[in-house]
Amino acid sequence: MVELSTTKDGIPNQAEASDRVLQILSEAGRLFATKGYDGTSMRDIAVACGISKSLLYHHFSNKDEIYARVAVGSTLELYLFVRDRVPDGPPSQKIRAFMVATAEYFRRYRWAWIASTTAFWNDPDRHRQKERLTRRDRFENFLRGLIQEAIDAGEIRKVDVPMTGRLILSSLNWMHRWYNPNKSATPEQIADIFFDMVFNGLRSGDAAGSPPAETLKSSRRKARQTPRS
Amino acid sequence: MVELSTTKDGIPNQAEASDRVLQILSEAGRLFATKGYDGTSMRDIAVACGISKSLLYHHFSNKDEIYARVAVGSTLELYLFVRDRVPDGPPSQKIRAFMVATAEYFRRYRWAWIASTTAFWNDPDRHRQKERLTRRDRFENFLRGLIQEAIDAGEIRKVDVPMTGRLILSSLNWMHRWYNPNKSATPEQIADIFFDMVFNGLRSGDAAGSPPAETLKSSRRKARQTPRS
DNA sequence: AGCGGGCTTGACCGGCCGGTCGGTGAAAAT
DNA sequence: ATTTTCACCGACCGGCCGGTCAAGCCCGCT
Repeated sequence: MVELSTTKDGIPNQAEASDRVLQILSEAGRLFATKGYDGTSMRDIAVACGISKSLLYHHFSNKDEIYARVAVGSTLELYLFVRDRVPDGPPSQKIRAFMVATAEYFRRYRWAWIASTTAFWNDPDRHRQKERLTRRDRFENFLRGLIQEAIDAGEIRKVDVPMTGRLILSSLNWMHRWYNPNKSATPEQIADIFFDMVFNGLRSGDAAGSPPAETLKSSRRKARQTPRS
Repeated sequence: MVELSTTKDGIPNQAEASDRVLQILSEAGRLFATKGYDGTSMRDIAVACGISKSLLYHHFSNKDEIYARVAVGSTLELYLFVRDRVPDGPPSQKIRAFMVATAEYFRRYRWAWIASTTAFWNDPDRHRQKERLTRRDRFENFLRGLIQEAIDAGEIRKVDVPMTGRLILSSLNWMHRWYNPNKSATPEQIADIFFDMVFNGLRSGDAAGSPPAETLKSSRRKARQTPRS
């Protein structure tokens, strides 16, 4: 038996992989996410796993394949993951569920998520880049559909749909830069707060909509100590 | 006279630098922004400038110094740039001015902005990382102060101030990933739209606040064709 | 006991990396 | 007229990069 890594952060959709492969993907994901693709050498990955560099090439054909398994494997089913968590109901609540589900995906597959969204946002591999954009489009179109639904239902005003989608995705996509898993709210709670702010607006005056389903407990703390954006 | 680069994208705060140095900084910024720090070699920069690699070392002591001039030089005065463009008036309008000014900075110093916010978000140089965090804190604290002002003035409801700041900065910080300078709205217009959405909210029902000062002209286009987030 | 085969290794490769060095030619200073 | 200065270059360096390879180790099977 091999002694495995301490950080078994999830890499999605790797059902039939061996422990060793899962360990490599996990460590590689963490390294890609923190140091970038070019900043992570095969030696780095090998050392992090406590194995020889050659063994990496026994399980994977090259560095790119490791990255592909981490990144593509992670974004592969984001759309399905989120879609399955958006229940029937008022369109606005579907948007909220969309945001919370995306946040849950971020929490569960954090390193893979960061690795896939930061390294290679200009991917030199044309085919892979095209494939990623296709998936991203499908994901974003799904959100735009929900927004359009909410407009048609009269729940939200006639805003610019693509721009609204970008605002919502911005709030989720930027989260990895300031989120600290050891502090305060979970990603799902944060997504819920963001939905409340965007849906109901910051402006005071009218009774400002329903409060978030679950509000975070410790929102009172010194501004100095909270993580930055 | 030397034949200079075609893309003279701004690198701020380089007043007394020679043409050649400005050219190097400009090309390096563009490369760092598109291919990352590790993905950009000194040879790449030299070739992009049409000069020899040695000449880079004549003008700069090493690769890190080039990056520092690009990144630190750009974030150096973001706070001052924005502060000077936030006029007296209702706090909510100061927040809007904050967002529009940040967007203007992004438009003017696009590559430098991207290079400084993407490459090295985990900077191995501890001192420089600390300095950047300090500047980032000052910038973010300024925004939090404006939000608190707006709450105290009763213009916006009692939201979580740090979280609200993160939402606003997310919308601005993520913009470089989908903004296309050849299409539709300027960054300033986008910031204005985002402010409207966040301030007034998406929810319909009440007459939804004042429209943005300048609304973009061509918001009607096929969803397929608009850039993604 | 013998054996096949997957897991694992260390030594090694060509190439690109950031960085150095001695030198050149032309303008500026003396 | 000579020296100094300075932008600029080609050749080169040690080291790390991604990747290869032949060989050992260890296991269950016969």
